Amino acid sequence: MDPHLLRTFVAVARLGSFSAAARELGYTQSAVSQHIAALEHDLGAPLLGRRPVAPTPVGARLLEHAGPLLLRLDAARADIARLTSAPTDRLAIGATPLGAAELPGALAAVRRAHPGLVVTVRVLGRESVAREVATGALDVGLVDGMAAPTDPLHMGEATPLTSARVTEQPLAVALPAGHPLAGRPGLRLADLTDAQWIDAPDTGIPLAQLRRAVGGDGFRPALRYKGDDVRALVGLAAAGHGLTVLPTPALEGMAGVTAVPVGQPRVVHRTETLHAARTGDTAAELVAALTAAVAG
Amino acid sequence: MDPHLLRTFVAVARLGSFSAAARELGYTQSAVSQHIAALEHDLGAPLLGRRPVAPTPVGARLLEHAGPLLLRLDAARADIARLTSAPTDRLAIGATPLGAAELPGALAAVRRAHPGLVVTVRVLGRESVAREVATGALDVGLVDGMAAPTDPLHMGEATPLTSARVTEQPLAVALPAGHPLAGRPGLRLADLTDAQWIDAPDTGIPLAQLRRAVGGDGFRPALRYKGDDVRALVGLAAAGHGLTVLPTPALEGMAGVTAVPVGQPRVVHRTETLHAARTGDTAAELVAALTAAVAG
DNA sequence: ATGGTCCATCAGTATCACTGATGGACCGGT
DNA sequence: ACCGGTCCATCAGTGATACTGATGGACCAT
Repeated sequence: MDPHLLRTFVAVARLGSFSAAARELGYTQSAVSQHIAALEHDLGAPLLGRRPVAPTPVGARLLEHAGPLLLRLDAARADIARLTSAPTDRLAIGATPLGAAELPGALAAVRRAHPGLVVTVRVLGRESVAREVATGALDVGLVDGMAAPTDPLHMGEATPLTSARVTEQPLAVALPAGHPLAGRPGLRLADLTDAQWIDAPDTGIPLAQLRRAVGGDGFRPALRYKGDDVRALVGLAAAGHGLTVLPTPALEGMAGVTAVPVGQPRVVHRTETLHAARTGDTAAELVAALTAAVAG
Repeated sequence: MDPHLLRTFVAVARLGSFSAAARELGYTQSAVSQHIAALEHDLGAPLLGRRPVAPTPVGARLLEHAGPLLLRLDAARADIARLTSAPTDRLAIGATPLGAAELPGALAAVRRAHPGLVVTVRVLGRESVAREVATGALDVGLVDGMAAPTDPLHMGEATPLTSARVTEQPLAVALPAGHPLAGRPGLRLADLTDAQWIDAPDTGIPLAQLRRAVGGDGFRPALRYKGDDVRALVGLAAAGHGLTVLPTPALEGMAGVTAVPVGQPRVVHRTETLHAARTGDTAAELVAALTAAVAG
């Protein structure tokens, strides 16, 4: 179970092709074939069906382990690298679309204090932010999600990252103007499990989180939105393509939708910073600015 | 950062000696020296001071990563092995000293249903139980600890194990008979931070857990008890060597001590099962018996 | 001084991890 | 049915590597 072999394995499984994985990893196809053969011999079971190339049950199980494992390995590398290399005048920030809303103010303060600082901001999905922060590609992450009041967001837990609360805001369901429920003072999520939903896993609240909060099945997506623009998502909701849950402030002033607060369960929209246990000065300042501005 | 090299590194750090690590790992001393040199070259920083052999700051950081990493790797191996190998008529159980109290009843039911079953029971510390269950050396673990009512025990989290509640019992401080506080109806832990404590990390509640629950420093150990016999620990408390916190039922009928309930903070003694996500039949039955008997 | 222990280094070798070439299986087009 | 194209498996060859065993320098206790 050499990490190299695991890496090729996940690449092959993801791409569904030995040759493509070889191209991506800079090996020959022959080498990839031998990697998989070595892994299968080592574990004593076939991991991939060939033609088409798809994981066997054992392979699927190995994939579940391999992801977190390789992530931890990269995270360890990155952590040590941070510890040994000199601090830079570079600050890479990653944020989910809704999390990014909190950034401008705090970032201004940091840039004022460090005029030469080269700042990069990227907008990504939750898991991507966590992964990139863990591997050191990002210095600070801003992620958002749904949680019980004062509870931390429940991230992947596969890597040891420090997190701190930035904001907690009420949640609302975005209903098309004129929707029968639009007049209600509040809504119970449990009553909406069978409604038409938009799944926007990288923009708003993923339906999986609603499902977990309510504890049922349901929340079947009628439409899947893959972009990360909030306005476009609200536009879809306004046109009646389905419901979506967003923090109330993000829905203010949005045309065509009525925001009805989520009454039950008691949940809030929470934004958190994410950063490595040990981090650079400017990153620490940004986190302090982000958490202080609102928590104070 | 080859796992082999990491393994050698942790062995050298633990033993404080290249030669001893070589002996333990079945390498020559030369190989161990080369392993460490390779790691240090790879990470670009010295990891171990020589003479005496002790981790540098960077090495210490690497150690923090290496432990969980290797554990996860072993856990993955074990999980796949469980998946590919045939079920056996062998059941290995590990329990902390206080957790073991819950075992006999449930185990009897399982052995009655499976007459040929070869059962092994080992008593270990919390972390050891978790580690051995993760790596497949144990099928089922029974661990105990302190937690807020209905909250799960907060284990290492480095590995993905399933846990389920077995019991929750009130906690009491064991005071020597005739102690000034022995007449009290209840005690606040916060008032006892400066008392004389016995630290019995593998038997009762480790002082670190008290410290976390109360949120202060204090709870300095006056005596450290390394055994795993509860009666001996209570004997020490009775003789006035220090205080210790134990579940009330474990203190019933113990001579020489008075059990005074812990009033604040609101915590309970909790026992949980620990097992791999996917496990054998007999292990699943034992867990069911353990959790059903009391939770029902 | 001296013998003992410890770690670093070096040369030598057996193994291993790649590449590049080849072959068989399948697939779609004509 | 044939044929070019793609895909994965296999094999021989080779350059790298991961060990061992021997040696040497540093330190320590006697």
